[in-house]
Amino acid sequence: MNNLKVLFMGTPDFSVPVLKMLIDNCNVIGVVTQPDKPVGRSGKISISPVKEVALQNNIQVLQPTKIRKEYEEALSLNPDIIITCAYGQIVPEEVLNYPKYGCINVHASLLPRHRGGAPIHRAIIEGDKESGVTIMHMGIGMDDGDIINTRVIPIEDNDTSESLFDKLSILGSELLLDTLPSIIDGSANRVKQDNSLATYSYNIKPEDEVIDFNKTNREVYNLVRGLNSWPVAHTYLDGKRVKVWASRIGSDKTTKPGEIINIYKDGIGVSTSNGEIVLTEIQLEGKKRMSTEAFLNGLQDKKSLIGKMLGV
RNA sequence: CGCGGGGUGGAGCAGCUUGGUAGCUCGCCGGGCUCAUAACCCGGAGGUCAUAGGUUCAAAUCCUGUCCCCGCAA
Repeated sequence: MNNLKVLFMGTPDFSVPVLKMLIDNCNVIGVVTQPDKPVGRSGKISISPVKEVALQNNIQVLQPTKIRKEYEEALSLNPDIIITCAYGQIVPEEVLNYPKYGCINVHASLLPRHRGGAPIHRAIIEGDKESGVTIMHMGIGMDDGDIINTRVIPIEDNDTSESLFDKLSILGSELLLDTLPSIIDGSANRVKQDNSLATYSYNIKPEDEVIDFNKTNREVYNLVRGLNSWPVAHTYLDGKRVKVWASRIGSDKTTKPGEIINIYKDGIGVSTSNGEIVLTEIQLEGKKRMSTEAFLNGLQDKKSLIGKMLGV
């Protein structure tokens, strides 16, 4: 496997363990990743985590704006196999058909559930009890290729998308390492997906980040942890945006959904449709994230919060 | 130069408009009450008010430059 010529395509932190595993075990001849982009207030140019690793290992980096059109250079490297993992672009058929061992994708869900770009976030938001990674052949459609191997992991009640990200990215690299030999010797499984069971987990949209207190406290809890540590759920207090980094399920008491009904030492109790959600870590505009306890310490009159409506 | 908020004891804030002995809620240390406590009472330590310069008898507070943090937008 040491001389297997691998072309890797990936972008975020999630892809890094997979890339590192490939570097340790194969001959990575090139990396394709998203173009550098200016980010933040300063407008500094940031490079993707995958590019950073590639540069450290003196691996050639390709950053086509549209791989759909600009794939000739990638194919000219003459890879035996292409491994993709959260690359961020649709790969054209010309590329899929090129390598003799095909194009293999590492996906962060148990397909056919959670096809798309935000499988980890939505698994938690939707309250899934388990998740996992899938190694698959890439198909024409989105995440609809034949499945080679999967590995399951439970989603703990206190998991956040960040903690699950970490677990799944390690799991993905391990499973790929275990599966790769069978792909090369042709003994690997190849199971078609049952499209009738497919669900889609598209990228998180801005409106998905707003907390709806008309849902249950469990649903709000899942949204908060599902969007931590990025992009973070938020609501509004006195017309100002408040990010909610962490929460806990409170009592069964309800009034109007969104109304602040309790002030605890560790948080602010808000009514949902079926009970109370206690916001325990928040961030106001222009401020750093802080425990709600700290926020309350800075208030002159904590009790004045009671009765206020969140979300407006 | 995209818009905006902010840097005050370990944490979160007030004070700045109308310059003049550093305040509040916590935490921490010591003591007390209590079967007990995250509760309550008493006492204590801890701050060159981001930084450099300017105005002034006097600057956290007014003026100018610099550094850093954060929200939005891209």
